[in-house]
Amino acid sequence: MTAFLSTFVNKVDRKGRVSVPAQFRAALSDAPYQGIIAYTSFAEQAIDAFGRSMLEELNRRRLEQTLAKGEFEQALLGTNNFFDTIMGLAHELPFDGEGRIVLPSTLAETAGIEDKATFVGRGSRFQIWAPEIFEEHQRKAVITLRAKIQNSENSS
Amino acid sequence: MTAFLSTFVNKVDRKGRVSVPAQFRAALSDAPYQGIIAYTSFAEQAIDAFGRSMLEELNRRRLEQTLAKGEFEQALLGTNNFFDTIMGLAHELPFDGEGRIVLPSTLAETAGIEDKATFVGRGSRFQIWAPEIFEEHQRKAVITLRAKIQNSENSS
DNA sequence: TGACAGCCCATAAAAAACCATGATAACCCA
DNA sequence: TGGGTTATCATGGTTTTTTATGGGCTGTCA
Repeated sequence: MTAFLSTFVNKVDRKGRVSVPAQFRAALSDAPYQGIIAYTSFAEQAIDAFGRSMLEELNRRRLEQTLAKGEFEQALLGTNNFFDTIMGLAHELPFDGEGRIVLPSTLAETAGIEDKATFVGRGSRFQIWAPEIFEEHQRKAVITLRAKIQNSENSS
Repeated sequence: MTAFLSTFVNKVDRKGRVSVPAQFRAALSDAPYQGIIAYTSFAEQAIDAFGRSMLEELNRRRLEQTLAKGEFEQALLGTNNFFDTIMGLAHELPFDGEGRIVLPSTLAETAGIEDKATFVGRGSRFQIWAPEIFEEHQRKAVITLRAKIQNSENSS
């Protein structure tokens, strides 16, 4: 399996540890580094995450691009862009022997996560939510979708 | 390539020493030289830094580019450009036995660093900031990015 | 001689590795 | 197909290791 699918709710223990769903771990198993990259989502009250291979690919492409263009100044200067900002915000979260990660308190707090966390597959990446917030978000998303479908049916 | 990511705040002791975060040291561990290259950022009130391998890579590419253009004289003589200026300003900062560096006072002063320093991963390089200045910068960067994402969502 | 860089050692706190267990899901064989 | 067995998983706690941080000691070079 290469994609992250489905939704899982896991417990966060006293030390801030959570098991990453086995299915998600399986999707990452080909990478040499066993763990994930995570940062606070810009769009939602949640944590965005993906495998390290994804990160390295981004990083490599970005560097290649800047250097190829001869934009040395870019490679050495400004940080006011998407990529650099995410790099500063991202956390590297390795698995322990049991496939758990430790949720950094800053990430957990901004996402509103306390004793439980919902893992949501989003294809090439996934998200971690506070269960109540996710359910509410999901509920609204369904309503919105339904409305859109209604509209397109009426207009056609 | 291993990337620098995330943010760490470390203490600067009386002798001007700071621990380089273990994760950053790990990202540099393959290089024979144990230490970093650092210089005052031109774009921000911070210190820019990276490993020696990165420096050599930049140098190599830059030379290639200059030669490709046929600017041989530039390759040997020119010092009046951005890149050469940085090379002149850069400091080589070796690790001590515990993975610390000594911040040169000129760098620390221009960055406004006193008793604490914030290490910020930027992918292929990293920065060192005064904590208060960084937080303000980060706050603004996040707001800008969030606005950009909102816009792109609305327009789609 | 006196500031300073390079070492070495010590320590508290945080992180990583390790081991144990109940529950569930997959499997196997009659 | 059903019942028992095994493997996997999520979860909890304990022990060991790593880190960040502080201080001291020695040589060196101006």
